[in-house]
Amino acid sequence: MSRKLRGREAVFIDSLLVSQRLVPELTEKVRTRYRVLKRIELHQPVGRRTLAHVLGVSERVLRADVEVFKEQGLIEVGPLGMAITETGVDVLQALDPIMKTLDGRAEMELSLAERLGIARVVVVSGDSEQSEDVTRDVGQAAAHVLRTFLHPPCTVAVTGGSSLAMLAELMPQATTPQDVEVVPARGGLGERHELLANTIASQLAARLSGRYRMFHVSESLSRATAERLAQEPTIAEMIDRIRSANLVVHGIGDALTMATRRGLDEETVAHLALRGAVAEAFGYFFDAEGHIVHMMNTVGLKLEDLSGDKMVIGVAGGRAKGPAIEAVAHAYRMDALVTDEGAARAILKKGECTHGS
Amino acid sequence: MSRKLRGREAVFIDSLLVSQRLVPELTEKVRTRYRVLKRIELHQPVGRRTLAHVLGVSERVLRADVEVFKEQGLIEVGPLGMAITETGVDVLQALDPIMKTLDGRAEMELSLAERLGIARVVVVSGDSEQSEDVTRDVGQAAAHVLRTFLHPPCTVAVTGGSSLAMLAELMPQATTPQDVEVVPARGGLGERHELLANTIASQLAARLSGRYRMFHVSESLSRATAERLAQEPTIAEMIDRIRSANLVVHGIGDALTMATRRGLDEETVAHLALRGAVAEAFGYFFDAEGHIVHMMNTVGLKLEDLSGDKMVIGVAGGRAKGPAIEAVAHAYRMDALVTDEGAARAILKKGECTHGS
DNA sequence: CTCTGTGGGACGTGTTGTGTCCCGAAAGCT
DNA sequence: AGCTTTCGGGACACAACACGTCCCACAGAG
Repeated sequence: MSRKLRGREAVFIDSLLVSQRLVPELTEKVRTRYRVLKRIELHQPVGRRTLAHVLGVSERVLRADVEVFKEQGLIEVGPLGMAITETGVDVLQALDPIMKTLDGRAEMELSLAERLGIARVVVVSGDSEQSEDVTRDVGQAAAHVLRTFLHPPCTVAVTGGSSLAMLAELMPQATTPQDVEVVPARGGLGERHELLANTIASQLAARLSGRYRMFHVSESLSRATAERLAQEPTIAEMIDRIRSANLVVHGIGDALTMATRRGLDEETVAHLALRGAVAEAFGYFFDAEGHIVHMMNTVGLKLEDLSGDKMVIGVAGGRAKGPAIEAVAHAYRMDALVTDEGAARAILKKGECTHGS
Repeated sequence: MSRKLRGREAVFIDSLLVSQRLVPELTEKVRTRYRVLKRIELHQPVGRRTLAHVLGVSERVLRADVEVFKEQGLIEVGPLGMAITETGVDVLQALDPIMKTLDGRAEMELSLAERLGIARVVVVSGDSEQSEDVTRDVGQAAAHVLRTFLHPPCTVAVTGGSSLAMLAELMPQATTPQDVEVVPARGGLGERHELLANTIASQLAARLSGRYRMFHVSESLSRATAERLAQEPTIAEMIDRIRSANLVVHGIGDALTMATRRGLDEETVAHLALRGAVAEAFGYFFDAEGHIVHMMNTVGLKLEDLSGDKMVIGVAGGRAKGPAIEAVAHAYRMDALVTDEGAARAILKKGECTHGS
């Protein structure tokens, strides 16, 4: 926690950290401007007034910032609002690691990576519970991570959920067609339409200029019917495709929340509570140690498929998701985790006593 | 000259250059603050009023800056003025390369290094002709360069001149004794006392916690007398010591200026002018191509000694020194050159037509 | 068509920055 | 010792800038 000088090298690299000593009021200004520009990127095109309201600042002060951005060519203003330019995106990306260092998220990422045994951890600022925007931010960050892992030709399996929906929405539009196939990880996990895995798969495929495959299997089928359905050649091929996907991007949910959202009966919910379920991911329910407590009666990706050279990316934001994230981290190997400050703090705070370093 | 984006890497490193896009008004603030802190370092201990007058800013605005510095622990205030702290020095050093990049001096250093065939070129901000402070700055930079080349045990030969005087004055005080011997490069080149090589050698030796050797030989001796003097055992040993010095730090002078300062007779001055002398260094006069035009009748370091593994550092500031620097760069190999923006621009501007890159 | 969003302009107000004094104290000089 | 010169810090009035709050013309959406 101590912000000691970490040798000449580090100070040298982060000139902002040094200039912070010379012009302390600078840091805050950079941070607010960064926040504003980031919001413009996430909401573009967006008007000045709505943006001011969202950010909780006066319209006038935001205007001052916006005028600078316009002058610097970071945004473009049109009749339907402000939009970020390419150089604006560059600036934002270049400043990202610095902002992470400034508010200690870089440190949190390292701690989480070590604690959870995940190679790449991305922590975005804020708490998804506090603001809808943070969810967007998590989604965008996840989109960025996914892009770095994406090496066509390949198959991407995605689940549903708000985080994944944001991912698809904020994935930059690919200009050239790519040999990428997007599939839903599991069929028919009940959600609102825009949060369905199928919907997300189609939107993500469109953004990546790739193909997608629908997969309609209701979870209300009996086990026998489901098994017979799986024998069907087209279905079987689809399942095979899913299970051999190169990348898996999935949301992580709180057990109880997901149980009710999935419409589980009272008996099962009681069973979950009894066995201490805290997390849900692609139809599986886990307890705090990562043991399987229950699984949905659907076909598609199975837990044992998450091995070998498959890249697994977990996405979840919000303070309440902390325990769930920790649980699934015990259950199986993840290559990357994208989360937010709220969840990250929840995990790290809990482990403070046992992890005291 | 085009300030193109030099790939992601460079942008990433210099976060200040990126934040410049986000908060442009900030850059200037950083620059002024840097200037102020630098002046405090160079003049410490110094009062607020005198400093304000030197910097040409109002007393009140400087006070605002100073209060921030005090808060940040970059300076300490005492009854005799303000002094920079260790962290202040660190901040200044860390920011140095960034300031160089910001006002294009980094680029100038590279161009000069290539043009003059000198491995290490340091260009400080400003023009020694405009302000006495720049001379101090050049001296300090030279002191810094000298320290990086200094590997005891070794012998350092120094000349006279204002630049070298500043070097000695601004060399940080060594705490532990070092096995360093400082000697004057040549005996008896007429100057004011505080600019004499002997004086400088003694002060530099004190700063380095090393030894020094005086060397009194008037330049007004006849050649025969001088040669007989050189036979004297103690003198001979001294000369030998000088000629085998590991490091040579010397000023570079304008030929005419130095000719009059050294009190050459009119005949010789006319001779110099006729043969196109533009530069002087340790008693030698050179024309623009680096040919020897004249040499002072003194004993000590000879031009042919500047070879082998001897490290040669040239120091000169001021726009008028441009041609002189270029001339000596042709005359012999220098390992490092410390100069200022005025001289650097003079050299680069002259070479623009022939060097058009 | 209305209606709600957009950006841009205008203006009074309040806070902040700034120039200019003054004061007590401490170091250096005579 | 007494004097002078500098130091840092405090005070205050004035100006400048930033800010909150309106307004307007206009362009898509329903």
